[in-house]
Amino acid sequence: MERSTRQRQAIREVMTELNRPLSPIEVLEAARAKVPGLGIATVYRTLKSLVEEGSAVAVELPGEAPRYELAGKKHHHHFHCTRCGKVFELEGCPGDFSFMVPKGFKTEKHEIVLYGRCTDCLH
Amino acid sequence: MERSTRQRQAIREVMTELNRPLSPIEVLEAARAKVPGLGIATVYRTLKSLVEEGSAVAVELPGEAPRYELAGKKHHHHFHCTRCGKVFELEGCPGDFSFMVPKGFKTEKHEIVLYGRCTDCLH
DNA sequence: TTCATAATGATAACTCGTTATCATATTGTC
DNA sequence: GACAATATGATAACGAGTTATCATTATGAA
Repeated sequence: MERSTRQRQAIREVMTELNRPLSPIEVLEAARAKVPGLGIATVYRTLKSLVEEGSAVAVELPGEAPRYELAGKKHHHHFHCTRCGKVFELEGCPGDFSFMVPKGFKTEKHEIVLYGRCTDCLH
Repeated sequence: MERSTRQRQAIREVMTELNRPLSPIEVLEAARAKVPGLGIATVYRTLKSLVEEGSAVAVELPGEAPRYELAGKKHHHHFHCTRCGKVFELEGCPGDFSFMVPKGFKTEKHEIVLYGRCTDCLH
């Protein structure tokens, strides 16, 4: 049976509070403020079980290792800051891409990634 | 000075003929039809020099190792077949995503990836 | 409080894609 | 054709990210 530990609590809190897709390293650094000494293995283990139990999902961006965000959000896309590297959630979606698809192809889903500067990185 | 070899010729031909982003392994397999015995190291070396000389570009898709396509095409996006794994080029682009971006963020570029079945994979 | 057992942290080991190494083959200039 | 230099192919080595191992610690049911 799964036990409730300070480490897992801290990791869940961090994901809720920061509310953006986090890399395992970002999770580690943020959660160490709550649980000094937290190890990277525990972060990987916890993220894995959060995904398995359905309360987190992996966010894959081109050329990047997976980040993780809490599950259950409505359809959305992401913004990747080219300066600080943080990834943010976006609202809204153009919705229809069928005009881009050749005849005979069937689209099932789509991903959009915007790149640029976040507020903190415009100087 | 760079020499012209059967291997490099075959790799360039394959990229021109298939006209879609190819993984190093796809390049290897297709080019071996022209040059039996072609080695994977030569494929990596050639792709690297094609990118360095500006005649090819890397195409990064979420959670995937880089593929390569010939350079010089106009702005476009990609379709990733969820069955055969091939990536195809698409025409057209919604263009404006500024409505998705929070105040204070500045968008510099974007990527769109569509997922689904290509013609050959609809059964 | 006790105690069985799950969780942790340090780190070794692993995976996958890519690059380096090096003996051999090929190119192209003379 | 000869020869210097570049390219090739096999494969070892590498790097980043992730998982496995294992001795130790913490949890929670009784």
